Amino acid sequence: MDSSTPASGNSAPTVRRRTGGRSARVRAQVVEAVGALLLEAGYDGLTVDAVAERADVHRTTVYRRWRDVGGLLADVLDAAADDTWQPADTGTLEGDLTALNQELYEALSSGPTLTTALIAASFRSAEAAAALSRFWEDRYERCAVVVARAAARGEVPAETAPRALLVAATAPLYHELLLLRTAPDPALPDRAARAAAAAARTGAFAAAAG
Amino acid sequence: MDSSTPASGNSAPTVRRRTGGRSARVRAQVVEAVGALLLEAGYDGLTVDAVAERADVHRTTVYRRWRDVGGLLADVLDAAADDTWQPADTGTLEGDLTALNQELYEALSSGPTLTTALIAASFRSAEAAAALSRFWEDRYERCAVVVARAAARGEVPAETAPRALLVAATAPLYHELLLLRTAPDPALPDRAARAAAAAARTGAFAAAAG
Amino acid sequence: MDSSTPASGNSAPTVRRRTGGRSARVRAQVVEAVGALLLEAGYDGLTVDAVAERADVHRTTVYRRWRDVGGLLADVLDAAADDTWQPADTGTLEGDLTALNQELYEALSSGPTLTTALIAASFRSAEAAAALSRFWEDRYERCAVVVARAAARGEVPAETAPRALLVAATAPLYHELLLLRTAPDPALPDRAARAAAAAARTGAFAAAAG
Amino acid sequence: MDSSTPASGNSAPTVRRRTGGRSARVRAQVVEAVGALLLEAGYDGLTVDAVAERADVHRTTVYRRWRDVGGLLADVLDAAADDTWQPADTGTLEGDLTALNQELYEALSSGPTLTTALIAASFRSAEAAAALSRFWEDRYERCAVVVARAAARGEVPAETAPRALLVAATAPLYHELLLLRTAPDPALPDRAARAAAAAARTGAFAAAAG
DNA sequence: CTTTAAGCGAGACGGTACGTCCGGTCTTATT
DNA sequence: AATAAGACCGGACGTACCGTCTCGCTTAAAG
Repeated sequence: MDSSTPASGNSAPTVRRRTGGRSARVRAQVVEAVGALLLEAGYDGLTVDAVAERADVHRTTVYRRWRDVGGLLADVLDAAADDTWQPADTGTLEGDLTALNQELYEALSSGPTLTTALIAASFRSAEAAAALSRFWEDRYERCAVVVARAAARGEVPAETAPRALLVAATAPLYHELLLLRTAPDPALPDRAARAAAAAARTGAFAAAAG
Repeated sequence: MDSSTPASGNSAPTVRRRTGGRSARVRAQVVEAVGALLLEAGYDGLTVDAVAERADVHRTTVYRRWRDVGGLLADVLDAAADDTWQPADTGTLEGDLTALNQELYEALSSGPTLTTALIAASFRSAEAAAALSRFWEDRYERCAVVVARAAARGEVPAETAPRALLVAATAPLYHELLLLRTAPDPALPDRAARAAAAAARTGAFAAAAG
Repeated sequence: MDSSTPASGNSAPTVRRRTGGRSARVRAQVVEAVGALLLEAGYDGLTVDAVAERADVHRTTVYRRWRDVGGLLADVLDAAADDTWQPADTGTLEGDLTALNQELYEALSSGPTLTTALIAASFRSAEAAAALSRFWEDRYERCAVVVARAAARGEVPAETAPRALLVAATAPLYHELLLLRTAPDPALPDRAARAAAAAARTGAFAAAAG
Repeated sequence: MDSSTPASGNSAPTVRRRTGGRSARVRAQVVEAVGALLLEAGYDGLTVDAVAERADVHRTTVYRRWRDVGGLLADVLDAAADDTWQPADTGTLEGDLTALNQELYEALSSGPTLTTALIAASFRSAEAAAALSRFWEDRYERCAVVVARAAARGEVPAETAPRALLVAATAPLYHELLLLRTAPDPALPDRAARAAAAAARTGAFAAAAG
């Protein structure tokens, strides 16, 4: 559920573009530099100058292709979405949600995360914010299968809204770790998953009800 | 539950400070300017220069007293915490939580919020982040009474952990509106409150359970 | 012998510099502004800000190219050295020295001089001091011909050290007008020239004698 | 002939001043601090703040009593003039002048001098410039006796102008060491003295002649 | 296998904001 | 009532980035 998996990416071509050789190499270097800088110095360290220097590419080249830092982030995020991540299948709703939360917990509580930096960025660049939303929505869609399986097993009502349930399960983690910045609590992933599952079983997320 | 209520403020005095006349006026002007700028231009518009100009105070004065933007925000937040806010008492747990969420929903969904700006700031200034954490913890503590009342009424187990329940109720709102940036959904406050209350009734937040 | 004659300039190019169009215009404007400001406001009025504004060039551009006020002065001085000044040939040593001193007297006694400002600057910027020294040494070298001519005429011993003689002739003017700041005395140039010439005739500046 | 001898001083009193106890101590501390700072950090290091801190006196106290840095320097210089310095008597004009120059040479060529700092200051503060002029004129007057003795001995015409001769002897040192900043040349004091004496013997400084 | 133009390297510039230092003035609190 | 201490205003400094522009030079792709 984290966003640290880079991939190929896709920027809409308008006129005939050059894709081979130098251009491709430049893009790869820049994308790599952005990721590295975000990890090392956070969003504030992600200056165009620093990216250019690290990528061994000229400043103006970055401006030409990505316009600004938001563009860089959007490119990196879209690249990160290009993977084959799938939620685990543990056999129970609570187990699935707990596994999800565990993964998320590790991504968020391990020091200065790429994810943290991206969220920080999303508050300052509309482009980055949109890319991050796209990324998360994609993840939630992939997780819908968890709810479908639970419904199939009869754990929750068939009308249960997957997104609402998933948000209820994961939101407390983001809230505690990113916003409230409380000390990491290893029991948190499980507790949040359990509470969401319990609510789901009572039909609190049944579509008719919300 | 939002942070738009300024008040008198309290920054720990180390040596004997001047409190009368000019100094007090300067501080009031600056605090006011910070709030106004955050609302108008967001965190990125909150430059020391802009604050100084708006407060009709010299740049160096701001640097001398508040050091940087983080210091300004911390001061403003501590001032904002100095109010008498209390959660409403509707007679039921679900009602109380819904009222809470409704208030929060309005604060978060009305365009570029002061709260949004503060959160953005918290990702860039450790000082601001700490102040924001303090502010929220204070709010959660004030809300603990909601859970106590529910326990007294027998709605939830006596061992129910107030903070975990409150976070479960409110976190989805922060998540949807601030991070996922989905379109505001008026049903959201109620749904989140209802789900949290349902989970609480099953004992999902009982201390023994985590 | 004064330093008010600007010219084309020559700063050692390390890498290939841009000489055409904008860059050249910027340099010309800045050099002009420095001269004008020195005359109008003296060294203390020569702030980078003022230069930039007057030259209609941005502050940062000045810092980029000239680093600081010392760099500006060095550039201006090196430019000023790029002229074709030559000492007059009056037919006698005393006449030549007097002509020299007269020129110097006028440069030094006419109100707040560029020269005065440059000397003031030389006490604060090593770079400016070095440039000023270069400028003066260049002038003394050009004046050596005066002594050579006198020696050829048999007025002074052939071994007469040109520099020592020239310094003896001109130093009193600098001393009185710049350091002692006595009221300008029109007889001064002639008197100093005459005394130096007299000493030279006695062989006081013969190299063998030190 | 240098200005490194501090003493009691005298700044023109306007209204009745306090002279006892604290005020006197404050003045002594400040004057001492000014001298020390000039030596250590030159004129540019002579900030009111630094003086105040070093003298262990409050900033505003310095402003009250000395107005600005120029005032401080004037006070220090006037204090320095309050000594009993007298030129040596070697028996010959050339010897006296050489002794004078030797003393001056040492004061000027020993690294960053107090004298150097004072001259630098004189280019930036009218008050300091006036005080420095006063100081030097006082010194030249005390040296007039050297010329008188030479005249009495018949070495030079009786009408020889003392000041012109003395300036001719000393000016080259100031010029070389302060303005041209050439490498110190131990032969310089003697050479300048000898040349001036030679010129004087030819009557070049006789009053009738200029 | 040439063209040819897209893309890159390079240097400079205007501009905003930063955080600091210092000069001077004003005002509060102390004695 | 005087003065010491603190706080303020204002100017300048030097720096870091941002985003733009104008040149040439490379080089990938089209003919």
